[in-house]
Order: sequence, then structure tokens, then C-alpha cells
Amino acid sequence: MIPKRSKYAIKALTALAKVYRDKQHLSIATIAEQEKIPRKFLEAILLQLRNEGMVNSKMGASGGYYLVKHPDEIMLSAIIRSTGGPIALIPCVSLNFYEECVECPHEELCGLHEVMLEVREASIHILSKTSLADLILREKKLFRKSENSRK
Amino acid sequence: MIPKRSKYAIKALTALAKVYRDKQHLSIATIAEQEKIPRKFLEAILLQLRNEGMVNSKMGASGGYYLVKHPDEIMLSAIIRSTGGPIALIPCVSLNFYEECVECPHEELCGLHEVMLEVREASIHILSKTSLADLILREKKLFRKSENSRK
DNA sequence: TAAATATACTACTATTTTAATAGGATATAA
DNA sequence: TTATATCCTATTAAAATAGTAGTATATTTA
Repeated sequence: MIPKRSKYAIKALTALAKVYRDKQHLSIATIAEQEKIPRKFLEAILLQLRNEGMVNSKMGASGGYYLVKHPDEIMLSAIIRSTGGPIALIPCVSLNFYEECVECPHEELCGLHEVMLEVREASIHILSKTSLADLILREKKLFRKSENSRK
Repeated sequence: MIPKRSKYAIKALTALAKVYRDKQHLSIATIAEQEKIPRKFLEAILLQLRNEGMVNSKMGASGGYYLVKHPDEIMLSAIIRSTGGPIALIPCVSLNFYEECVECPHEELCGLHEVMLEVREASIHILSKTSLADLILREKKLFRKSENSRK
């Protein structure tokens, strides 16, 4: 599983993506309330994302956070990675949290290693082709679908 | 990530699968040494797998553990699940560790939920078609491949 | 039948990670 | 100058994970 901070980050950035076209920014408090994320925790998460250049901020009254890149260019895989979420199921096939297996003499001969690599590739394939913009689009489609089925 | 106990379980069961055709059993000590798993920890893991009916054991001198089913029928997904490893990346799309999102009013309208479902399906697809027998076969192939490339 | 060898079982501890909070410093707008 | 935000460091709380200890029980074998 990925940590909550990764999920919170995705939710918060999606909120920012929704106001991107209007060049608007949102305050931590606003996002926290909207997305039901603990305020102080969100603060720490956004601060980190800012230090990594994924968002920018404006201090002072009527300040807030805004996306640096277009929602089309921000991929889920990137968000998960920069908030410390491992995508792989075991450390020896993780790109960002790689750790050698103590027990494997040669990991290139390990069958489990090979299978877990395939799993990682399949996951990353989906997560790195899905952007914040895609997420918003999906939500619109899901909403329309539920509207239709209520008729 | 899945816990170490899941990985240890896969390694241990693979060791048992390798002697399955000879109807042999292996002692905890033997497996622990072979696979470099802490002895007492492995004991706890195998005991749990036994209580879930995945393996059986024989007490006393020259006792040990053995597989109940054919290595062809034991899938990685089943091992991971019965040792407490979540395959999904977030709780709201997990089959065995499901938890409702506090922040989502309607999870069927959540774009992230939908994407994470796809990731889970892709992972489970691979893990539930791969058996212990497949793992052993893969290892043989990897070994032959490395032999050839050394020529 | 005694010694050796294994599993069965319960309880405990230590470590690490994650989630979340506290509180003051700094910047900006109205 | 007051109100509103972000910035930043430090700390705490809770939970999960990994691993250990020790004793009871069963079975083989000499």
C-alpha cells in the first residue's frame, strides 16, 4: 500500500488542477476542508511538494498554492514517488526504494524477482499514463454515467 | 509493499514445492538455513499457513512440513493473502483489507478509485496465474539463460 | 524406554514507520 | 496595523512489523 500522504497529495493536487485554467490558487485551509484532509498534515505534504517543484506558493493574506505544470503533465506515478510511496510489492524490484535481498545470491536468477518485476511494470504502466487531467475527466464520465442510470 | 512474512512464505513454500514429487517433507531448520529466514519467525509463518490448510506438518523427530496441494495449484496471490499482504495500493480498492474512504462521499464516483482498481486488477491478474510450479520453472529458465550467455 | 529431535503454542519486546500536532517565524494584502 | 497565509522545526502518538523466548507436546530411533 502507498502511505496516506500519497493519497492526500493526489487529492490535493486534483483540487488545484480543477482551478488551474483560471490561474487560481487555493489555501491549505480550503483544500483541507474540501478534501477532508487534516490541515496540518496537508501543510507538511504541500510544503514538501513545493520543495520538489511540483507546486508553487504565495505567502501572506489571500495567498495559497497552485500547480506549476499543466494537469496534463502531472502523472500519478510522479506524485506517488515524490511523497514516498513505493509502487513495487517488494524492495528488490523497487526503483525508488530498492534494497538488495539478503537471501538471494543472484537476484537475476530469482523467479519471484522476475514475477514481481512484471507486476511493477503493469502498475507503473497505468500510473504513469494517468494524469491529474485524466482523473478529472474520469470523474466527469463517472458522474454522467450515474446520472443516466438514475433515469 | 507486502510484508516480509509474505515473501518468506513464498520462499519457504517454493522450497517445499521442490521436494513435492518425492513426497518429502522439510524441517523448519532446514528451510530456514536454505532460504536464510530467521528460524523462529519462519516457525510462526508456517504455523499460520498450516492453520489455514495450505501446508501440513508432522511432529516429532524427522518430522517437518509438506504441501497439501500440488505446486501447480498454489498461486502467489493466495500465499500473499493468507500471510496478510495487501496487493492493492489503497484500502478502498482492496479485497481483503478494504476500508471505506473517509473523504469520499461516493467511491463509485471517484476517479482515483477507478484507476487504483485497474492497478489492482493488473497485479492480481499476474499473481493469480503464477503458481509455485511456475516459479520453479522460471528459475530453471533463468538459469539456463545465464549458462548460455556465459559461453 | 530414554534421549534426541521436531513441531505447537503463547506471550512478549524491540524497532520502524506513519500520521498527525504544536507553535512560533515570516510574508503579504487590505 | 491587523488579519490571513505560508514556512519551518521539533515532537508525539499510534500502529504495524519483525523477531525472540520459553515451554509443552509429539514422534522417532537407538
